[in-house]
Amino acid sequence: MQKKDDLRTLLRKSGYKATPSRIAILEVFKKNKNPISAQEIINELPSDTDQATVYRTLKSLKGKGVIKPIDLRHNHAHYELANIVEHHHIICLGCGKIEDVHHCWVKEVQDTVLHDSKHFAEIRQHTLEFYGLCKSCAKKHPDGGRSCSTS
Amino acid sequence: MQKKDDLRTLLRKSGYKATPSRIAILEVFKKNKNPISAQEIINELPSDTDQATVYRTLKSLKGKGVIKPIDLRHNHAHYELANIVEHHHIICLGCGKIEDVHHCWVKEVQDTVLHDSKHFAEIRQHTLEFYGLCKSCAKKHPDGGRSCSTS
DNA sequence: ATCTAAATGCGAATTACTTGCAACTAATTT
DNA sequence: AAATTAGTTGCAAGTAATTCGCATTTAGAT
Repeated sequence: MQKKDDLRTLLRKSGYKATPSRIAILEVFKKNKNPISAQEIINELPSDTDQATVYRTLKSLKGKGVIKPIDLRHNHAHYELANIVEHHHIICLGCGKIEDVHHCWVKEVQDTVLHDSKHFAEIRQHTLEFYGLCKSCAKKHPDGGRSCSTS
Repeated sequence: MQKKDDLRTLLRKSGYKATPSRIAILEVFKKNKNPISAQEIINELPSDTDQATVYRTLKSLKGKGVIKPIDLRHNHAHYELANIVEHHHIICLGCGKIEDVHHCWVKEVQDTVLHDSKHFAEIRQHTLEFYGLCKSCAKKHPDGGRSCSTS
């Protein structure tokens, strides 16, 4: 129950009502360490939650910065919780495998970027992702087209 | 004609036939300095090119690394030429304004990232984008929801 | 000039996501 | 604790972006 109450608090602090669907969606995020898609969330939910609710919830959580989109180079959006330790990913262009990159260098350059900018007042977010081939795909198809399965 | 021949060469070197549609698509990329969407390309083309051709061409140019996707946080894909000077972007969460970030720090850390990785053999690409508020949007809506127009 | 794999155009299909609206419910007010 | 109300949901239909199947065409090799 402790956890559920934390989520309730997180939701209220972000200006939302703490409804069962939203708590369930956040629980799915807590459970999955990799970025997940709307469909993956829908599949893991107790099946009485409508997809429109999931999409609406994702959109508004994104708007408030509770979750952030991660571009896995698939054809649909993936998200992960924003309030976890700043990190990035390496994503395999062959099979979609994801590995975390634990260090974040971006903070160190963000101020420079902002000051060098002519038109910007503020930087709120950033993405840094690496794309390559995992060891197993590097053997299979050394030229790296995407041919393994991806979700 | 020089330019067109360069594009022909680029296409053939990448393993494609140099068809008029593909040359036209690459010319649109050369003309636009910001990342562009499939629809923007379709609008700028002489109107006899089918959208399926544009989408297919984008997909295969992306596969070969001739163009790369840039996530502008809109609801559809944007691309830019990959073989230009390495750079990144700051994107306004309010109005979608894009400014180039001319220095790239990523090369300096890429080797470290690869060596720290357990499962990866190779890094081929990366994305680094900053999201924030431009000076004009920072005045209009200091809490930064997206409400200006975006394309 | 001929040949063939690759590319195109067309329409239909699919995927990912959104919207309108009536019913419902969390949290505030009394 | 009941009443209130603004935010939220489910459903079904809708839209935007992208893809597919297939007959036809074309670039570039022979």
